[in-house]
Amino acid sequence: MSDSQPSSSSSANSNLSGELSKQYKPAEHEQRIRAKWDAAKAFHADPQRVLKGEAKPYAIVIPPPNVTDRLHLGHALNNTLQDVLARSHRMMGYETLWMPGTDHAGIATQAVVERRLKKDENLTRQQLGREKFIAKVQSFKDEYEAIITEQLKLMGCSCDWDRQRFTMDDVCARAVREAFFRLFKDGLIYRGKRLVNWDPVLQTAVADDECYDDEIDSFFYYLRYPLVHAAAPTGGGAFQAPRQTTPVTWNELARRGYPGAENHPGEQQAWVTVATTRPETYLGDTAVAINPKDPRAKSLRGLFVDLPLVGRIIPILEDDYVVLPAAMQEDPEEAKKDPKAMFATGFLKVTPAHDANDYELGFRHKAAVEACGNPVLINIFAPDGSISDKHGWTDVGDAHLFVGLKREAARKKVLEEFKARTVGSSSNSLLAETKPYRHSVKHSDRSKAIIEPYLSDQWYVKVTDDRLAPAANRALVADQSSKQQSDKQQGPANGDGSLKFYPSRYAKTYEQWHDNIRDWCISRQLWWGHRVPVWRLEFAPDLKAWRVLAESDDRQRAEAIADFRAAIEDSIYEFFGESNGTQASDVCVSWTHATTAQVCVRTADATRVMEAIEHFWRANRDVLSRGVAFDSKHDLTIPVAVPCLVGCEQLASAFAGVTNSAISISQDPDVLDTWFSSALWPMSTMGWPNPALAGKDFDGLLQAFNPTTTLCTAREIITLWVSRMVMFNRYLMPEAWPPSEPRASARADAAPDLATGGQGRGPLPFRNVFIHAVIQDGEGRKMSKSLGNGLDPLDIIASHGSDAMRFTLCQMTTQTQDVRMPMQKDPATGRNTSPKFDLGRNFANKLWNAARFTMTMLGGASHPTSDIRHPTSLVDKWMLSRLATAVSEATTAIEQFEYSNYAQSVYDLLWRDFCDWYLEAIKPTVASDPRQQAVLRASLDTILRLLHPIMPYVTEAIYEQVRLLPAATIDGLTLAAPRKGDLLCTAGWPTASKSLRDTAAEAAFERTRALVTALREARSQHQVAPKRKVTLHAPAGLLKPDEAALVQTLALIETIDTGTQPTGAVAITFEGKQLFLSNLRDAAAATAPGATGSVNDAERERLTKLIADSEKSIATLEGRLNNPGYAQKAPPAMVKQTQDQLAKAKADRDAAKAALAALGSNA
RNA sequence: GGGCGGGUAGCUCAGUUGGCUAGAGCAUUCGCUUUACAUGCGAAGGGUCCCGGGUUCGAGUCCCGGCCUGCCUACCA
Repeated sequence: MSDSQPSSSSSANSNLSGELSKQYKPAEHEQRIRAKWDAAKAFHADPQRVLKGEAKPYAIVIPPPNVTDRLHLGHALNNTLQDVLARSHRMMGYETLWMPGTDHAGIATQAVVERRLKKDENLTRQQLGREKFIAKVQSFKDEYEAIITEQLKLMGCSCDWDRQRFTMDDVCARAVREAFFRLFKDGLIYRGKRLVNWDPVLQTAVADDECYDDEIDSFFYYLRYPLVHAAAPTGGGAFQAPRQTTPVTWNELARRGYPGAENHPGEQQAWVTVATTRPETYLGDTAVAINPKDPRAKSLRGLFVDLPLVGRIIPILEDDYVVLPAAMQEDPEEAKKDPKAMFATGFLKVTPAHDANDYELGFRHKAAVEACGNPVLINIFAPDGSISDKHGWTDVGDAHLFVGLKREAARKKVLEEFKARTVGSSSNSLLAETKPYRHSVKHSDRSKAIIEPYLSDQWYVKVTDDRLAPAANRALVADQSSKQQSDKQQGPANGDGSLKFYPSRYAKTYEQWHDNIRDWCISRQLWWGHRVPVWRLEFAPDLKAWRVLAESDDRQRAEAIADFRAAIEDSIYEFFGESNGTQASDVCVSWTHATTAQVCVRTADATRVMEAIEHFWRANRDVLSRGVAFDSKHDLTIPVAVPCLVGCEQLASAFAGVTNSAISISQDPDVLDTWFSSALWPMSTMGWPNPALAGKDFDGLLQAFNPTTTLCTAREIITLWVSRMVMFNRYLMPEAWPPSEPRASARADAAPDLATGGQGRGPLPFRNVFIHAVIQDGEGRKMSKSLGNGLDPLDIIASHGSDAMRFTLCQMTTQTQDVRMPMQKDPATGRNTSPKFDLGRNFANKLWNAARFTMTMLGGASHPTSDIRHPTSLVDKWMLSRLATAVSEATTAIEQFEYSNYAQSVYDLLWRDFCDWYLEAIKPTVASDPRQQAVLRASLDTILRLLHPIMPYVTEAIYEQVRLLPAATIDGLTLAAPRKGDLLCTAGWPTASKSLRDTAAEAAFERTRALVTALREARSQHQVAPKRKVTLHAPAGLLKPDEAALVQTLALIETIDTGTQPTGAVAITFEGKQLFLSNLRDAAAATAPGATGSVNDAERERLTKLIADSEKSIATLEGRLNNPGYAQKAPPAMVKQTQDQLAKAKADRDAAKAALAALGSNA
């Protein structure tokens, strides 16, 4: 024990054997115990022990809690389960690392701090500025990181606290930059313009999980689009916008075979009707689509639509994405179930810039759309959601009256205008019809605004690449994978087929996610997070010179561009080659346009990049001033003359005077999705990519502990986090991992080893994934702040103790997917609690008192020292046998992540076996039996060890005293001494050999227990005074001496009489025999008037019921035995068992009948 | 729409390859301040295992269909 610690006996307020505290009071022990663990560094993992081969590794990384808020009960569950694994494996002798830390939680934290800022200082983050705002978030993070850490410690989590990390600390940031660089260099990160969920109020992109669906009452609007002929494309190859149009008439459609055309006035202009819920987006339509199976499709080929007011000519596309109207479908009745088919007209307006499906559809028919002279994408909205002609919409035409209107106003105006206009005759309004329609619409969590699908530039990871998502699928163990483990060209890779989910059904979730995965958008328009480590260079040379070159021929242009790029790249690489410690290979340049380069630098900070750019500019001054050629098709989209210096004021001044006309440089303003850094967690926390730079505590960590053993998390995290960790670990870690020669080579080669990889063939971040339940309230609702039904772990700890909370949580962790936790307000404190935790509190108290009793038995003068080879008494043999079984059950349950079975097994061992039977049985004998004392001590010691991972505090507190008791060796039971500071948490997990299993003793004890139960029942039935000792009349030889002794003790039997049956005794049935109890009450009471009458009535009733039950059993069992198939097909043992059961049932019935008869004669 | 759970005592839940005469905790009833523990001890009552078919000597358990309920994930002109 550490010198700084007071001795246990003097420090405990209520020691076990003393007169104090009949109840376990957690608050008197938890803090003291925790201090001892800390002082002994009991949870500090030593990677060298693993690398030297002294111990096997066991590692868990914590799912880093968000610094947004304090931990809730779900966290308590998650971390308790991890702690059970960590503590049990530490006791089993594994060198155990549980890596703690927290997550910066980008948008969530930023939103919380923004709200706080608004409330406290009435400022927006823009008013405060990026630097100052980030400082605010940083201090908020510090506050909550401290709270969370404290909460985890109070829960008893045995994390390696010296190694705590944060996803944005320097070590983790280095990992993020390295990972981004590698993926960027390998072409797996790209920037692209895509539709994102746009929040027009906050004006940022938001992720799917930051949105919610809500049903709204809306309408389907039916819009008529006039049909026209357009001039055929002219020239060879290059398409031209059709300028001249003529109306298409119904007559013509009828000639073309359009069904129903004859029902319209033949000479009038024809139309098609589209159905939409968002009429205002028609301004961005670039096509109308029809299903090729639609009977009208053929007759419309080659015709166009003239978009009202805008005057845009757009094609009619054929695509089977379009839903046929119900009436046209093969099975109209079936189709009626599909609301889309019910509302559809068969014509779909295609607005690729404002609808994800239209986006896909539009690009499938890119050529046809562009043939009309329109781009596929026409964006009609400004970022604030108003109609705008400044963000990609040019052919406004007569539609200028909509410009400037917000979405809702624009919709109203569009409908008014369509209603007022007609096609063909004056009776055909462009707004054909309006039908009410209720549907769900995506809303932003943060602003509650309706999400606008909006085009914007974002960064993506190409996770569909074989080295990422498919590699993640290959990680699944064969029996959880639906795919053939086909031979890869290079053979199976490290990590293939070793990822296992518990429960196994979640492997399916995992696999299907990867099968349907889409590229991962990793950029967020936020300030709190890892900033995208890419600097954008935009060149704006003298436009006159460029124009001249633009007119030169293709080959010259290509050469000029290549020369220009080469000059710039050489210059950049040269600079980094010269700079200390950085190589040319640490820089990656990619070009998005002829005039725009993206520079990603592996390790450098912003200052270093700026130096590089300056260097580059000087070296290329002449090239830039001369100008370069560029592709005339693309230059229109480049904002060439607008230098962008966001966030780079330092650089702006450095380039003052030249940048305006020549070059702009800026770091990308976006930050990375939080999951990007979380995905690196099992690597970054251990010092990847460069443990040496991270610090000396990181020496050997990665080699020893990555791959980790187990990840514990909730199911919604499978896609968000588990998948991404697997992809990144496999992609970024070397395939040959861990290095084969542990010690010597590991150190020297660490850096080069870690720089390899990139094939998706690397090791897994963990081998097992345990998915636990989600905790709901008593009504099955999610716990949430707004409902006020949440439970704070610290409130539970205050009311019930940490151990009680942990036990209850483990006990309810079965394979189910959610668990209910009825919540109550504690009237005393006003805090939320749950009666469920009484179970754990009572159990901790039971253990405390069992230990107290044991101490009074063993703490006295008597000191058993002799070793026990073979215990002799029945009850001791039974107890050891039960211990052996329980050790085996508990160990297996832990290995299989069966927490409930584990908890239940130890619960039954302590309460049902040890307390109810063993302690009661040994009370008369233990004081004088040193061997029994040894068994008692060993039993308690074993129970403490088995229970420690679930209830660390109370077991450690008891162990402080138990360990001081002299112990004797018991053959077959191994209880290894603690490794650190005499602490139970470092003591050995109990092992019990099979030799301790004693089926004969168990059977004898069971038989005895059955008799005791029967006797107690009879006593209760006959209202025998609880403390009264009575006489049992039983045949000689029914019970062996030690069995008889147990019965006497446990059923309060004065003597066992083997003589004649007494008159007036009470009969009981045991194994089909009649036994009798007499001397049930004092003679005076027995003869008192009415003393036995009611008792006899009750007994009669009981016996009658017993007979009825027996008859029922007999009928069932005889029915079974009389079934001809049964005897033939059932296993013989089963038949024998049934026969025995039948015999017993008959004996019971007969005995009960006899007893009833005897009672009758006495009455 | 697709996927995955759950439905067993008043409540919360176990029930692992079919062998069950279905269990636990809480709650209820009765009796106990028994000298480790009233956060306790002893005893008792309480079930159409959602419904309907099927396989089997035998189904809470396996198969098919249905009902109710929850979660995830798409989609929503």
